[in-house]
Amino acid sequence: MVQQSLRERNKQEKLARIQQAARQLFEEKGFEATTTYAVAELAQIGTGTLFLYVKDKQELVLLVYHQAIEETIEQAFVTLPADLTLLDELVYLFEQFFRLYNQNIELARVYIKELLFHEGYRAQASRQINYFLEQMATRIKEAQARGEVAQGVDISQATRNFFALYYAILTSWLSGAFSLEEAVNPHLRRAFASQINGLLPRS
Amino acid sequence: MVQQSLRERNKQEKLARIQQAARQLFEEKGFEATTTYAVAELAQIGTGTLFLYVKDKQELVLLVYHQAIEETIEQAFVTLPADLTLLDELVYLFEQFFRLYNQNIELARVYIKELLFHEGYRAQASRQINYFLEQMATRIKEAQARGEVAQGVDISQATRNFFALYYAILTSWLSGAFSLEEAVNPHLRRAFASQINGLLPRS
DNA sequence: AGTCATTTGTGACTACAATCAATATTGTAG
DNA sequence: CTACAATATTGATTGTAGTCACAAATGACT
Repeated sequence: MVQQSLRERNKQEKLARIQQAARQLFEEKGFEATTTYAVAELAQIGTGTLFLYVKDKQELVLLVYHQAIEETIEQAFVTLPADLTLLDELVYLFEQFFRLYNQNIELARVYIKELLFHEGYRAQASRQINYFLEQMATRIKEAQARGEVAQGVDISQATRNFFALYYAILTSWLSGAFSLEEAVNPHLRRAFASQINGLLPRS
Repeated sequence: MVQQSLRERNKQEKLARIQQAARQLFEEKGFEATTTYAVAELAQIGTGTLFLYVKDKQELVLLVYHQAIEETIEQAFVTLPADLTLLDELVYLFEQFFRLYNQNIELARVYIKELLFHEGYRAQASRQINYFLEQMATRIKEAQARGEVAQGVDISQATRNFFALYYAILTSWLSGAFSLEEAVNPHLRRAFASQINGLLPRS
């Protein structure tokens, strides 16, 4: 049992209430229409207190998604079907994020946008992303072991490339360029296939 | 000579004054510290009038960069050295954008962030991006003609992949992950090389 | 030129994110 | 238990982006 001071416990409870209040209001009324005053009220804290816990209104969205992203990453690997090709594995893994963001596209836009250059949260977010990348790298190494991938390949570079391709398609999709199904199926799959195949002639 | 009404001329002059005023103030004081009131004053218009020309303060940044991006794209292809390998050509082309954004990194961050999901400006911006992608595709086809690239390859898919890789490295760089030189040289080059080489074993 | 309709411009006003000086709560040492 | 320091909380206040009811400018038509 971890010894925890009253202060520590109060702080954690407040943060939890803030996260819960923000989630609820964003769901009900959307990000724009939710005021920080309303979040503070629902979380039963003063308007000023809110900003001791988050740097700005946008950070509330990061707070809301943090948990969901954690769960999505975990579930993605747990439910990953066996015996897929590398391409199918990668498509499956990233598809889970599309499904998460599909639950509330307006909010997902705010999240992706704020995540880009947000100071305070970048550390936490990149911890999650790095964990995901490492897990992916493991899968690619397995594909290498069974001969799907060449020996000399820089795995961590390839991993980052796959993530970059996913990210570009995610943002196009969130901009309304195409449907969820299209995003995953022709677009993500083709982009990954192109990365896997490369451009060189088969000498 | 295009016949132009007085209305049309007034509007264009005002827009030009707004663009100029915004650029000057963003340079001098940065984005945050510049008020829309100050922009309106310098452009010699009412505070309300500003918002007939741009939807919000962020759109001023898009306005400021629009011209610069146009010129950067044009210059990139004009100054592209002859007889480079495909990889060197691509690195050269994208490097020009890094140099543009390097002139004012804070402002570049705002630009890249706002561009993501901005309604009104997406059309204009994607016109520019599509033009750039087409020019790139032409270069890749030339590489294909000289045997650097395999015949069956989906060129427009590959083109979009290169852009996605550039974009990911651009945003990492703007987040302060590494220096300008590092961004272009190890990072962009390696990412592009990985896309060109692919992952498959050379049978 | 004079009348009217349509487009463009204006700045006082509103709403709200974020701040900060004042207050309350919790921890600690005697 | 008391006194005091350290930390956390508060809501009135502020600065500013963006709105809107009204005013001015422009163009079209007779």
